[in-house]
Amino acid sequence: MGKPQEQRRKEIVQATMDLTAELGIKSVTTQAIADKVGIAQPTVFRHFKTRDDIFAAVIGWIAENLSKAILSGTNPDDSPDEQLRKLLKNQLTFINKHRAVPKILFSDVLNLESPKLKALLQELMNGYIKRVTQLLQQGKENGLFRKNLDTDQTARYIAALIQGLLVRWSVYEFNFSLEKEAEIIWNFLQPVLKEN
Amino acid sequence: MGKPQEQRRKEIVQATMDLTAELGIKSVTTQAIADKVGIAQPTVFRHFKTRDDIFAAVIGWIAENLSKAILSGTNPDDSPDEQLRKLLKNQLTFINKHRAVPKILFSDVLNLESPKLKALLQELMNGYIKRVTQLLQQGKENGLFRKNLDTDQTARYIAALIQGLLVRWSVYEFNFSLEKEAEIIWNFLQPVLKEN
DNA sequence: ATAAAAAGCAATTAATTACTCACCTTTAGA
DNA sequence: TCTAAAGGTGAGTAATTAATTGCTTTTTAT
Repeated sequence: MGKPQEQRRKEIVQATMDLTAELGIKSVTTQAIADKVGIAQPTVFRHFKTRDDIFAAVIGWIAENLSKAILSGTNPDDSPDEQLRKLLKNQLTFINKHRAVPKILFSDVLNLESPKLKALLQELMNGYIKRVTQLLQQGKENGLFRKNLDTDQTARYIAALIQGLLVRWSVYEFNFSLEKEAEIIWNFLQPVLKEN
Repeated sequence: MGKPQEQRRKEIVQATMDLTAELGIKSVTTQAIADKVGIAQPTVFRHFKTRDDIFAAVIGWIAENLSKAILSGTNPDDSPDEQLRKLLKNQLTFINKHRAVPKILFSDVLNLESPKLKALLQELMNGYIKRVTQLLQQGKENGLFRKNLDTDQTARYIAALIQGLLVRWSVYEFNFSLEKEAEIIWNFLQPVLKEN
């Protein structure tokens, strides 16, 4: 029943994400992945050299699709604060559909076990913070945000806030809607961003 | 060289925390703990029935000492916002000295592996949020904070913010000072809390 | 059509690791 | 002082699991 390489790789990546959301990274064994895909355990290693490589592919998938999602429906002509609002909204909507994301992104297991994966994760995180900083900077220049806003600092805190939110969401087994939370966070941030 | 029960238990808990800070939970094997304490691996099981029990004791230690630290030097006569400022400061100062804390508190490994440990962690977290909510409520009643402040929501976001900060601190290998950060976070929160 | 490459598998391996067992040594209390 | 419990150990065990091996089947390109 040999399927072509690309197809199987995608299936394995998807199965890994599903299992991670359900069980947490630690329980995602190569056997469990194989079972989910419907192949034998050694077959997994025909498509990925090591287990780490599977997770690297998962992180790659997340990086690609998360940035697509964040950009979708945004318009460079929108005001920076509208763009930032949409970024948060899109980000949380995407993650709401992919419960594995927080478990992968904020896993100390992956972070500590493999320098390669750690680097991938930090790159993704840095890109995110850079984009938020950019929007804050633009908003500042447009006079939308307060003149004395520390854009770097604020971007890091926004990232931290969302990260904390996601960890809670994942620890409490996804029992609240992330999409609703986007609006609430946005309101929470208003007094930080805007002069009055 | 038999030492009395209580002494050894403390040594084991301490060794576990040290190793967790250095290597992450996953690498803290009973063998590693034994080596650090200077005893044989089976001896660990004379003092704790299972590995999970060791981590339960660690969480107990953290819960006890973290709440002590948070309360230390606070005065019920201080204004609620001064008390809240000190709470954040004390909390971050304590954690700055105990690098294992974020790794333990926000570990999905512990959270998912053992319902018992998960319950302990959530209890600790709920107590923290409750205390912050209380202070926000008092500040609101005193007219220090804005009348329309959602104390529950804000307390959860403060917790999330700090959690995100701690995860970053731990992922970036403790390369910035948490104590300084307390002041910065406090300033960041001002516009959220206060009317103007 | 056919040979080579890719995909598949059953069986096994090698490493790790929490935990047990049988026995010895130290400590504390009657 | 003597004994029983507590603390300690070396040598296992059993379970888990990533990765390998040797072989078969399927797919693909010529």
